Amino acid sequence: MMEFETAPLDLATDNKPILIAGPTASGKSGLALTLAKRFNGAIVNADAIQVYDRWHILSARPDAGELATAPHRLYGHIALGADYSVGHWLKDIKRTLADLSSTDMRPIIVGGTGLYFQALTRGLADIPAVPDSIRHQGNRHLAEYGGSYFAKILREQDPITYEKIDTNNPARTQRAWEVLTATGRGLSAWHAQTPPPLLPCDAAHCLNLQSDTDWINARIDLRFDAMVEHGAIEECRAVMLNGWAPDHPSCQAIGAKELIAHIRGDLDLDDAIDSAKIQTRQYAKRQRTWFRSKMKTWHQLHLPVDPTVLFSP
RNA sequence: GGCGAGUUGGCGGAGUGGUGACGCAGCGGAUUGCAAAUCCGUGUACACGAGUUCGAUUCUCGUACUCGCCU
Repeated sequence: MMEFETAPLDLATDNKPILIAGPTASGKSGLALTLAKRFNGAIVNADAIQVYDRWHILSARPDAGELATAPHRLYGHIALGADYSVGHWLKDIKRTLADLSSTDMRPIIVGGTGLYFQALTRGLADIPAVPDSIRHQGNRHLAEYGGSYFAKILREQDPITYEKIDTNNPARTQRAWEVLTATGRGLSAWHAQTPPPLLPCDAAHCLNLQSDTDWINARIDLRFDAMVEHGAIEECRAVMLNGWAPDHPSCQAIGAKELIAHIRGDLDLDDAIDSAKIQTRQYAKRQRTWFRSKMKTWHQLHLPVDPTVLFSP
């Protein structure tokens, strides 16, 4: 585990929004709830999968009891299959923060999607949405020629972006190609004009929860077992019968593919569960990498966190 | 007890007398718009002992273990 320093922190000294980033299964929702009760907080979601309405159990969304304890925003407000990405989330949270500012509720933004926090605290380029027609065209090119198709075009038509991005990564080259094609401007030109962030870190309390790998892995295993026990398979069956779109981002909730394969009789339950646990651990590892490198200036808290050290009584 | 086949890294699985196929897991990293996504990097493996050879994981002999058939 990396070295970290916990600066003295008392969340009670002001009323700034609180941001909590932490790996999956770290118990950050529980911490958010404790803080919400103490500070009259409204909990705002910063997780890319918990926004979808149909995933209650599998995305580990707060349950009815938790929802009743404090106001929650941006959970399950998007229909499965709808277009959604950081840009949408940033608009949603902008409106949410504006709403809350007219109340006495303190925003507590909690989640595990690093990109969302980055957009919030460091800004996101104001690039127009790429039309569906171009997205579909891009998908076709990718399927037919692979990511090198985009790389070749970028090298000629947008060399600045080409130099900056990972040209092995089709997700990157396709996006750069889409932006160039849709707007006539290069991605890096847009990035250079990124507007100031909606909520820079110095206007908030930014908490980064760090965990030991073994500690979080054990929790991941227990939590997935609990999900299955609490009806994850039924939840997947319902989606499978209506709305399942394996390629859509909303259907990439970890475990969905495996549990549906099991429901169809293609995969033993034990194998499905093992696979989902492994993928969750790998996801947690990616989160650790992101948080380590991009949240160096945040307050580092080592898990498990004793919430009472965060505020004066 | 006899005959045959086999023994490759944490797991699966190719192959060669002289640069460790590959997949999975693990570990490290990147990541400004599908991000619970996507991508990159990363391994003194060849059961043990002896022999042949300039050189053996690869050839020969023996030992151990595994599987199959037979008495």
